Amino acid sequence: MKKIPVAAIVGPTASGKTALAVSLAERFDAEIVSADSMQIYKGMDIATAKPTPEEKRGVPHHMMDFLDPGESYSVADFCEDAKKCIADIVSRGKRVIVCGGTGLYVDALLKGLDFSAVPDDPALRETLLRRKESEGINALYEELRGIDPDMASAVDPRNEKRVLRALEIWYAAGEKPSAVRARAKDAQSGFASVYIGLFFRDRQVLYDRIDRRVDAMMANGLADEARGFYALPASVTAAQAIGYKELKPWLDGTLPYETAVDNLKRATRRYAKRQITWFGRNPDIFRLERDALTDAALADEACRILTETKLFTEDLCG
RNA sequence: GGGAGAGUUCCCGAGCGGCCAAAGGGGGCAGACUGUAAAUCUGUUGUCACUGACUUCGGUGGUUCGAAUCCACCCUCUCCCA
Repeated sequence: MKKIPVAAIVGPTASGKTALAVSLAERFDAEIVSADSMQIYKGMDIATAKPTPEEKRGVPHHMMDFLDPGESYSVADFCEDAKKCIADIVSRGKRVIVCGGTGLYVDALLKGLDFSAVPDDPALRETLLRRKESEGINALYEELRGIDPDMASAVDPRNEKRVLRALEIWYAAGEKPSAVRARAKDAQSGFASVYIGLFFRDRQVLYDRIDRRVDAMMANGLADEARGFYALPASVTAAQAIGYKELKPWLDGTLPYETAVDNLKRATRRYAKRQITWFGRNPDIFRLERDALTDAALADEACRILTETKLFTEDLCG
């Protein structure tokens, strides 16, 4: 089976992924598939820096703005939905550009990690959560070690989410989590991908961009969006979004405005750092130094990479 | 002018004679990551020739085998009485 060529634009938040992706989409007649765990939600526009119609410049964006914040979502859901989405784009004779900062989503989709084997089980998860409350996480970790020493050694005992998920796999699938994991890794990807990563020679440049973007978000009404967000029930997934929870103490009157905004900037910087770490360890990424290139030069470079790697054979550059 | 108290490593803050390069928290930096991932977790954070040495706890002297810890004076700050 022939693999579907997919270009991936990755990088930390506020690095300019969206603009580059749109520019490339125009040059290659492509459509964009977002790989962002928060932009999937409707109404969470300012906080997630969702592209405006002007920024999209008519290029179709998928996997964005389609889910109610009350709904939970996961990597597995994303892979399933994104695959269908890509198949549809390809069937219409268009190319595909995946663009997003959620590293796990991008890799799971393009590298073909298979999550289908063990679906999540809310009841089981609830049971494990209760056991954690009563028995303590250490007891559960010891149990995991008895069941699957390999998995236990790969999971930090203090990382409750991971310990719980490993046990969840065991009880749901009746198979060692380490085995499930190995199988998932071997799964074949149906995509031939080329990653282009946006990095910064000078970290401070990125941090300054983040500060400015947060200020702009506040000017554009992020506070109102946050009030609206808290007026309705939100899923655990949506509630994790950076932008609302940092502003909450100020909205509640327990923290000064300036402090809340500073906290928001800091949370965003830390998020960016985690993204840099994630993408930084991927040796297959073609790195572009965002702060050393103009927008036009950046697009040209990316275009060059996509044609030279023969991912997109038809040269539309220039 | 008189009285009480405080000055500690990037910040807050513990320490009150040796076990102190100095608890804890914050922040920074680095890392991990396979179904909540904008989440979760870890390590590190005086310098160096790093199982050792050196510099540091407002300043200068002093007491002591030994001081961030005790004494004297000085500087700065807070507070109370004038």
